[in-house]
Amino acid sequence: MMKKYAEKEGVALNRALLQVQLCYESMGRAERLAADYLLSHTEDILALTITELASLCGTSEATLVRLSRRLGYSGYQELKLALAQDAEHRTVTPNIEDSDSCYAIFEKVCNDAYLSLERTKRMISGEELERAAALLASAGRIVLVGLGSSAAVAEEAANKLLRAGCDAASYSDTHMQTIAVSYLKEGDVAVGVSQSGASKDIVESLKLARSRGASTICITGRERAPITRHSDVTLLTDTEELRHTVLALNSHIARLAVVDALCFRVAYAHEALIMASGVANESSLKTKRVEEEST
Amino acid sequence: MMKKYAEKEGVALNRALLQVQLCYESMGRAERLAADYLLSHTEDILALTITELASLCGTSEATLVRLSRRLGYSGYQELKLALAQDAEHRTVTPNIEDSDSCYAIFEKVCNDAYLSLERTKRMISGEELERAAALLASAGRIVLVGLGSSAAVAEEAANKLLRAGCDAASYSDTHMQTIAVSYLKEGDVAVGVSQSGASKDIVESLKLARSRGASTICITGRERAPITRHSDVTLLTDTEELRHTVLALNSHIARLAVVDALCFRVAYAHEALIMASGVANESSLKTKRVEEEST
DNA sequence: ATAGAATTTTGAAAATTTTTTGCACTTTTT
DNA sequence: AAAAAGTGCAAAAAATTTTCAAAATTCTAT
Repeated sequence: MMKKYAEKEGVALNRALLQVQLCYESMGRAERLAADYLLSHTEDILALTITELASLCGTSEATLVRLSRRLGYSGYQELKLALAQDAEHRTVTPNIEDSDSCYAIFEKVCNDAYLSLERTKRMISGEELERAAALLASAGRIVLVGLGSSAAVAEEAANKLLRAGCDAASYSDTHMQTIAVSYLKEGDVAVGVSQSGASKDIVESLKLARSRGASTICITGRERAPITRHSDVTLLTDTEELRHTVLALNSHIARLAVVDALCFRVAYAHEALIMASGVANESSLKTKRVEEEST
Repeated sequence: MMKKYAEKEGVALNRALLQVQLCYESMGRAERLAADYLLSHTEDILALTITELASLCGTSEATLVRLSRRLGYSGYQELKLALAQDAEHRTVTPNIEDSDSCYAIFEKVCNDAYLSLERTKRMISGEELERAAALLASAGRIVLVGLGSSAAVAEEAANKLLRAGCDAASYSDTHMQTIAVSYLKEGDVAVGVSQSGASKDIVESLKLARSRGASTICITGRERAPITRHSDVTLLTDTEELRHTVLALNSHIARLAVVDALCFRVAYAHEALIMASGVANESSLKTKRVEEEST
């Protein structure tokens, strides 16, 4: 009896190959051999039996079965089927090179974003998310702090929480941060965003907020980062560690997605308010727009 | 011939299924049984072994193999693979509901992000991207303007362009925007971010920038939006129109990805600078961090 | 029409191929 | 050095294909 093949939900992108990339780190020597072959000869595999493939990539059948399992399929057959189903057989995320066209880079950035989101999907804890949402939904005042690109996340979050009916504000100036959090009190929430989880000012802000009786939430990419010690809730997102050096990019997107999810939840909790004011907000924003035909 | 093969007058967008219909006339009783099943339960077959399918349509394995051959495949395996390849990739975007867990919402947000990115990938123009990158790479000063969540995109872009060695700054305050763009001159670039493409202040800023001789780039979700009339380059991203109303979310992510791609390109153009200063930036940022073990 | 030969189609079971599992061995991690 | 994880061989299981005799169909000659 063949088990049901993995259900594909959502998007048409090659789940299987994506999965290969995601799991690559946790593979051993032989499995990587196979994974490499998979990535570079995706098309060919459909025509190969497990035995043929095994000898082609210099490994054993057993390893291929195990690889298939690791990728989330019940066996080699199912993996093959999954590969066949993904119409586009493009390989995921080759590195960005300076000879790439802007569009090619864009495609790679997108792929990277997928990976980052998938990875975050795995590492983030459902319970922590829920707790964070609960705290935010019942919070009095919410102060969000972050620096650099984390400031952008904090800002975005504040923006959305505001729309969700919260009393939220973000600060990217360290002095303002200190001032803002020092006025927090019990029932309020401070949210610290820091990729490294070790930015002095952000850590200090949460510490201070906590000492005032406020609850604290951190969004970070490092599991046992200093910031977690001052946080009631830790939201762990994808790390950038091994990614393209100078322009740290995609974990940012993952963090935004986390923020989105939280804000949705909070918005639902405040549903009544949204209906009343949120929609009004939208229409009042419209008056800020120029007429289509003018100018 | 009384037996008609297809009740679903629909289509055979599927090579294999088309073949089934073409061959139907020349089949015998048992094969037709199988063919009927194929046509009506196409999706299911992927999960079935030949034995299971045989018993499901009340025929023998041998018949199925013969059917496969008749359709032009080497055997049942190959038929299944062919069916998988042609299978329709239904892309379901489940709506977010207020009963969803936070994690479930997160998953949906991710799926939505994928869709948004894929859509953007299709609508954005490679040439425009390239031109935008060229303008930015050779720009003197770069001013980015946006409001609301578009401000976040502008900010993020400024952030990255800075790291890529550009003289870039973003403004989210409309007065500051006016001031900033009015000092631009030939060789400078103004970037306007506006989802609707119709925010008065943003449109005005680009218009002003242009009148000073600067080049203008817009990032927007509407093809013939007012803002495009004042832009030398238009970067079109996914629209939010038909998405979850109040919390506008994912086109934001698409725009960030576009920005990422641009910045990469610019960074490569400035490669020498990055090597010298960019990496130094990273290490100088590290001094802002707390020691791992402390506090 | 109709018996019966010829042909085609069919399915049970055997043969084969492919996939999976069990287990001893090797490598890596702690 | 012990524990854990990964690997490949070979046996077992499963799935597919082939074989072949029986059943159904078609054809032909009464």
